[in-house]
Amino acid sequence: MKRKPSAEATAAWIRLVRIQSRVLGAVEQDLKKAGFPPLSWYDALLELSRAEMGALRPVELEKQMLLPQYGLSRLIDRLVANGLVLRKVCEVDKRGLVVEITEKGRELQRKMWTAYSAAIERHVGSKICDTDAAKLSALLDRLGASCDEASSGPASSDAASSPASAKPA
Amino acid sequence: MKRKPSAEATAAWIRLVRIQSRVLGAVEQDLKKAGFPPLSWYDALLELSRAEMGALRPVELEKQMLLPQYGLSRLIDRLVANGLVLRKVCEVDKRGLVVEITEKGRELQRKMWTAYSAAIERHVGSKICDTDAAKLSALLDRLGASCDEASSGPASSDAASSPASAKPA
DNA sequence: CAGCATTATATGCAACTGCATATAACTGGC
DNA sequence: GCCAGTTATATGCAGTTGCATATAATGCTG
Repeated sequence: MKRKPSAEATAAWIRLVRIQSRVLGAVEQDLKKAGFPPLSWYDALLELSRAEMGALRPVELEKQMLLPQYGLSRLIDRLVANGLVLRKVCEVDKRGLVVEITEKGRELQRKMWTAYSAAIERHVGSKICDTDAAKLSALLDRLGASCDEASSGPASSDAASSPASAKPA
Repeated sequence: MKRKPSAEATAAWIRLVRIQSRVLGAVEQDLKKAGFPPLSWYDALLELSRAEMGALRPVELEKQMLLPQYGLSRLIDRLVANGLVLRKVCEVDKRGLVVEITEKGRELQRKMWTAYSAAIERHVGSKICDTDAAKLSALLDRLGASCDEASSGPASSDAASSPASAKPA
């Protein structure tokens, strides 16, 4: 049950890791140079801004993000500290809470999208035509299917739904 | 000069980030569960084991890896602490040094490859046929070309050479 | 409705990261 | 040969992560 991967699979794996690292690094750099916080902040703010009432339980939010539970907990700490979201008590489940985006949070999300979308265009859009981008997406999605054993990690087993990040207001 | 990315480019970007995160997480988990250190250790050991005399200057090694300079410096600390490599003085350039892999280091690299290759097969190979894997590689390589401005990041501007990680002894 | 497993969230601690900067050696110009 | 600038490597510090575990409320189950 431990067969070796083909040369093609191995090559694809290497590209996946290296190219993603390079492109993600470049995009994050662009964001930072423009004076913005990391992408994870954007992701959280975007999900919240799209949610009904601009509020979500951390549990819900976690499903959309690629952070582990404790990572999200601390991300929320920082967002709260910056006045971007509010921690409110959850009436229906007293052990939980509700995170609500503030107007300031919505503003930051919008402003970040300007820089973020430009970075995506610069580091992805400009390098590949739409047809190929679509092919790339399809191929990547193939790798998303969960495999036999329960091999977890930050984001583990969930249906291939929800686009999660990107896309403006 | 700040055009918005197409829906296709954006979708590809999202997949790239999310799928890579998931697959990389899964592979690292497999390695860890098997009692092995992180992939960066493997990468360094592999490069060294392939190098002439099993030794490289950190500067050379850095080019093959996706760590920044100080990251590599500290990775070497850990490898040394575990007896996997040796720091030797560099005769030809006294400010530098030469990192040499030990027999123990070579052994670990070989053992890790067993688990690593199995993980690649499990999380990549088994999900996609060789033809598609090759297509995926080609599409990803497209994104590797450097763009106009000097937007750095861990690994920035170098030709699309050297496979870097993976592949056994 | 008591007890026990489960879910939601937070946190102490050690390891790791990024950033800026230190140290030291090399290189070229004059 | 000396100074200015560059290259190679290391490191102090603050911020972030992962891991394990804490706290607390829920939900079964009998």
